[in-house]
Amino acid sequence: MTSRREAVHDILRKSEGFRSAQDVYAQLRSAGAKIGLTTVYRALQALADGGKVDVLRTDDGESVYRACATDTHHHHLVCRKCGHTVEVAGPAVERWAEAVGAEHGFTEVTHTVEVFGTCSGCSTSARS
Amino acid sequence: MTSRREAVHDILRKSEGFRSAQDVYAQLRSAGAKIGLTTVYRALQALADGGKVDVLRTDDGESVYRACATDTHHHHLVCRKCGHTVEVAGPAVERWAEAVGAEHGFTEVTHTVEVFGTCSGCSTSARS
DNA sequence: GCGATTTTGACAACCATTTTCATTTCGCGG
DNA sequence: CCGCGAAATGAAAATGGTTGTCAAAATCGC
Repeated sequence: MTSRREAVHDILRKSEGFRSAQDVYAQLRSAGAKIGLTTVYRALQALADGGKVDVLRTDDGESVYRACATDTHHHHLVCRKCGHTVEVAGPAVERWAEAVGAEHGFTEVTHTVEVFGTCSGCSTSARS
Repeated sequence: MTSRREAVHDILRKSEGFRSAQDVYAQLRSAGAKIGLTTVYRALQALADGGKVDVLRTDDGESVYRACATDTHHHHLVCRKCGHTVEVAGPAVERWAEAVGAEHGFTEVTHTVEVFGTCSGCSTSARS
C-alpha cells in the first residue's frame, strides 16, 4: 500500500457517500498534497480491484467510489439530494436474481442493484 | 415522430439486445441513410424520454439502448457474451427496495437493477 | 546499499457525448 | 398549395472523464 493509495483511501474512509476521482483529486490538492490526477484514478482502481472500495457509474457515465464498510456483499441506498449512503443487505434480491437466471437458462449470474431516494434529512429540510 | 427518430427506433425494434448510439449510427450509414451522429444521440434521448426505449450504462460508462417490449416496469437479464436480453419482472425486488427505503427513512424510492449471466446458447458453445 | 520492479506525475491522447449555428424539415392554418 | 414559426437536423467544434506514454522517483527484497 503506497502513500498515495493510502491518502486516497483515507479521503474515502472519511467521506460518507460516493466520491468521484475529480472530487478526491481536488480535495487532496487543496490540502497541499502533490499528487497527479492519473495517480488518483489508478489508486482508486487498485483499491477497487482489491475489494476495498465500491464503484458505481452515475447516470452521467462518471465513476464514483466509496470505501467499503463491510466485506460482505451489499448494495447501496443513496440519497439523491445529499449523497448520504447506507449499505444494505439484499437477500431477497440475490434469491430473485438466481431464480430469474435459472428460469431463463443462464449461468454465472451476477447483478447490480442501486436504490435511490430522498433521506429523512433532505425530506425534512425540503418541507421547511 | 420524425423520419430520423423513426429510423432509429426501427433499428432498435429489429435488434435483440442493447445497442449503442455508435452502433446504430454505423448501421444507418452503411444502409445509406444520411443521418448525423448527433441526430442519432438526440433521437435516442427523445425515444428514452418518451418511454419507448430503455437506457443503461455499461461498465465502460457508455450508454446503450433497447426498444421496450412492454410498457410495464421491468428489468433486464443480459448475456455477458452475446448480448441476448430478456425482460423480466421483479416484484420481489420492488418490495425489497420499498422495504429497505422505508426502514432507513427514505421517501420517493427508485431503484436500478440489471442482471448478467451466460445464456444457454453461449454456455453450450463455450463447451465445444 | 544496490538492482529490479513498481509507482508516480505531467502531458498527450482518446473517445463518447454535447454544444453551436446555419440550414432544413415539420406541422398547422389559411 | 403556400407561408410561417417552431422544431429538428448535420457538420464541425468543444467538452470532460479517463487512460496511455515515458522519464523520474519510490519501493521492495536481498
